[in-house]
Amino acid sequence: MATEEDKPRESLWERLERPSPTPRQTLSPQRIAAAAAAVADAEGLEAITMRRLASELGVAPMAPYRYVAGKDDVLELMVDHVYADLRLPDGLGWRETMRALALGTRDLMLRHLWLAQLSPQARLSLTPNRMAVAEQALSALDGLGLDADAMMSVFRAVDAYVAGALNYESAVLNLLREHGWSDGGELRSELAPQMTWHMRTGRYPTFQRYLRTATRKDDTRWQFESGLTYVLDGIAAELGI
Amino acid sequence: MATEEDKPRESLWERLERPSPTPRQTLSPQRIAAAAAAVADAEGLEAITMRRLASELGVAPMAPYRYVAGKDDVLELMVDHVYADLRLPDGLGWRETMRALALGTRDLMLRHLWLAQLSPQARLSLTPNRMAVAEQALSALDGLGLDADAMMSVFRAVDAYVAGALNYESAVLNLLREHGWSDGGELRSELAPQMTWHMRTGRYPTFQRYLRTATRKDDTRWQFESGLTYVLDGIAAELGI
DNA sequence: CTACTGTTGATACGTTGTACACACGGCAAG
DNA sequence: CTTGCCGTGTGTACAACGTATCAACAGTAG
Repeated sequence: MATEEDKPRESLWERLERPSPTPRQTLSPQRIAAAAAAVADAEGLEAITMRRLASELGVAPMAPYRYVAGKDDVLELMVDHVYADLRLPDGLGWRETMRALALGTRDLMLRHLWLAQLSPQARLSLTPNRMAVAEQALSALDGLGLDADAMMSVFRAVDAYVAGALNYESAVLNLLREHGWSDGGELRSELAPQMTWHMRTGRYPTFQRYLRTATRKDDTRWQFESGLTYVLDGIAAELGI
Repeated sequence: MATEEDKPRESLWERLERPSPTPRQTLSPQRIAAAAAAVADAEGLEAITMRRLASELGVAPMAPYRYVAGKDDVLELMVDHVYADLRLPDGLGWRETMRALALGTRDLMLRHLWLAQLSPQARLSLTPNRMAVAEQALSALDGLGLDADAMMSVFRAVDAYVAGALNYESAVLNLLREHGWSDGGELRSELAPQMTWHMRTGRYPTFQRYLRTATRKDDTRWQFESGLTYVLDGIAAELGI
């Protein structure tokens, strides 16, 4: 009698690919993902509620539950949905491919700022489109004489740097968006009182000097690229590739 | 009449440092932070609710609101609280200091897995103890002939790599904890059906080869260090320091 | 003792995720 | 054509959450 009680329920991705037996339906995982991503793009992740999503799709609040096990599934679907736009060019060398991975991921996250607001478990879930990107990246590292562990360490190092850098960059942009500010200058002037208080404690002289003398505080693209250069240079140096 | 309406309310950190006028109180930001961090350490971030926190402190649900503006403030206090444990040794060279920053941050995040579950805006908030770490790291980069932008780019590159790598590592550990699994082997055996399905599609040959031939899949410390070496090598090479 | 000010308690409201039972509608078997 | 079934969407409901509001209290100054 207990033969089916812990059947782990068909995987989300398995269901995603099999066309539904009766093609005559208003809802589908794809439609749910697209609607959710559109709402999050326009209004941020906090606008994603199951009720809002349902109303966006023109159905009752509980209707999407026929296709997802819960809100977490919706978030995974959203991640997979937008990662469909990220494809790496073939035939490039490892360094160009890693660079394309980094810049492509940055583009993606800047287009969908809510990606950075997701819990790491949602963002890092192994969705088909994310797997495809990983496969492309790994295959560009193939044939260089690296063993499997070294190949993965290269991919992971680049991916970790990108994720961390964009975590920061997106957090700043989300802060701007939530307060309706327009750019880094406005951010700093709004945060000036707090910052001034911090600085007046006199505990952060080096940091203060940075604030006074730096000239590329708002050049986020340069910041991203310079860090990326460090990572790629280090890989080349360490592995001799 | 409107002279006070948008006074931005004394900063959280300003209040934190001034001892309360009447020292005779059961609550304080410090006590709130400590209690919240203890709960999150033991039961994960999802156990942190304002009601739970209040009951932990032996007060009514709304009592903590005298000291924090809302739950977000609690999360910031928690971050600052645990970062008090992270201090970098003085007098080391830039590379040793950056290494200490990376390994110290890793220790901290592995001791407090909930740090990785926070929204980036809470985790990256400029709390006093985080500022102190940044100041120490930047001052170790001083006097090497780098301009302010280059110094910050080094700090940020290391910090971004660390954040990204630990995002991943913590996500895995949180997954283990939530399901009561014990190690990477159990993780893989539990996820085997999904993974097998992915692999059976035949779309990920390189990834599959990694799974078959890699020998350090569970050596997370080695993975972290090898990526860190790339970053530090790249910095040394690019900036000639 | 009294009045005041800053701290804690009690109650309540709106929103969220989601469990559960029902209603509909197209297709297969008769 | 009728009948039964199963996959799909609906309606209602509940517990938990963050937090607004105001009443009750205590400790100090006068």
